[in-house]
Amino acid sequence: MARIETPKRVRGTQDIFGDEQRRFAHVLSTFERVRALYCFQRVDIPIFEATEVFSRSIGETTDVVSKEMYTFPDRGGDLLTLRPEFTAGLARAYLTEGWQQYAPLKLATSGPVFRYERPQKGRYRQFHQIDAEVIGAAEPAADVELLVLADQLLRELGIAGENGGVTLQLNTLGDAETRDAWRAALVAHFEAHRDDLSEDSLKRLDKNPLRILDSKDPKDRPAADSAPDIDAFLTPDARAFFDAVTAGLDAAGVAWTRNPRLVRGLDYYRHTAFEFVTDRLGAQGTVLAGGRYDGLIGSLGGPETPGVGWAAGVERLAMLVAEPAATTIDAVVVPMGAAAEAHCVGLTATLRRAGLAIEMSYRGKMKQRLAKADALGARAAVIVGDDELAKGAAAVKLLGAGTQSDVAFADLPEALR
RNA sequence: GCGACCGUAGUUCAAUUGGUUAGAGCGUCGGCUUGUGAUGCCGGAAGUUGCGGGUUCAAGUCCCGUCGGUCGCCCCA
Repeated sequence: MARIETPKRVRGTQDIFGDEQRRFAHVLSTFERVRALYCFQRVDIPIFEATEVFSRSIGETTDVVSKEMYTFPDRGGDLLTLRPEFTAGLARAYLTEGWQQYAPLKLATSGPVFRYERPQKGRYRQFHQIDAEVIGAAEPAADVELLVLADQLLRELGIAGENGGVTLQLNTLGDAETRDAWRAALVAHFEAHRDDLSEDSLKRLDKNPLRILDSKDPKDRPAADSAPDIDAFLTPDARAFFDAVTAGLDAAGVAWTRNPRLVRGLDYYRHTAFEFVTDRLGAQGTVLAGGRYDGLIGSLGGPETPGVGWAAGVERLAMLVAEPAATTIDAVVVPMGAAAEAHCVGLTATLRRAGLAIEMSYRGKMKQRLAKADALGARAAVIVGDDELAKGAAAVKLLGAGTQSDVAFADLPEALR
């Protein structure tokens, strides 16, 4: 006999269920609540874009663009890419939808993003991010507002603050002039120490020399640690900008640590760069990260427009939050007999319309139905059989206490509240 | 893309140095005669041991390949 093979779940994707789903939803609802407190406007943008939206903004040489994007021609022959992040798509929308008229524009979004990577803990091919951006604001106040928002979000999730284990690491990459000068100095430094670098870092020297600074390879540490700090190259403007950001954080009571070795992977970052990091997730310790991207909108062909933002991995946050309590069921309606079942369809609808969470059982003997009600964690069972139909009152059993009493059908919405 | 470890009922795990018919908890289904759960008792179903080769009298166990998972590296949220 021919066997039909069950299709497999695609590698790196997830079916989010049960406890995991509750954590996930908790992260999203907390984000939704906190972003509203900061008056960030919720937006939703497409899951796919023209490939150039990402390749031109993120940087052709980055790993994300050069080997991790899901890119495909559609039936019309256009080259499309599943979004590997949010910032580029939001910048595109800012330009194509005329959102410039609202600048400075504070935006929040969330949803799935896609990267073709080797899956491991906290890393998936389809994963989820929450994202906050301020587009069209050159002021350090925008950086500060985003960081305070991130800090409050992580605190309300119970993973930042005194015993949360997440810390904010902060650095500046300077303005374009600063970054170019620093980069040149770094290249000179590492060229002089070529023999002391790991194989990976020799490649980075060509592609992204800043990345050598945060290399985990012990062989790289002496050369990386002795490399020049950005501070000596900061222009007065860049220095003043960074000072304003740190002063703002201090004023808002947000704890931060300067990490002069912190850099960002994507090409568009300028000035402020930051990561909220935990030691509880192994290698995927970065839980929320971002920075300023003043060059990005220009690289998409728009007018030079400053911007700053961050993204956080929902899966990584969900792994850190305490398990939220399961949603409670107010009552399970247990009809016994055909007549009761017919009546209970209406009764259940009435109770649900009154705002109660109700399950109705329709299988098994009474014993099994009550056992099921108990397993669901319902507060009460509403038993309706021929006797109750005759009386016009249901037998309501409180499953915690075990007590039972008759309640007239009309009084049930109030009694179960 | 590179390296290491791991794949046994729905699920969590067992299975002596390779040796009868691969077991258990939980879940599931049924029963313990009338309409009462959380705590009882009895019973059933459910596995081509991820898949494909190989070694051997004999493979869940050893070897190779492949797919998947985990943990590093890389990259990144």
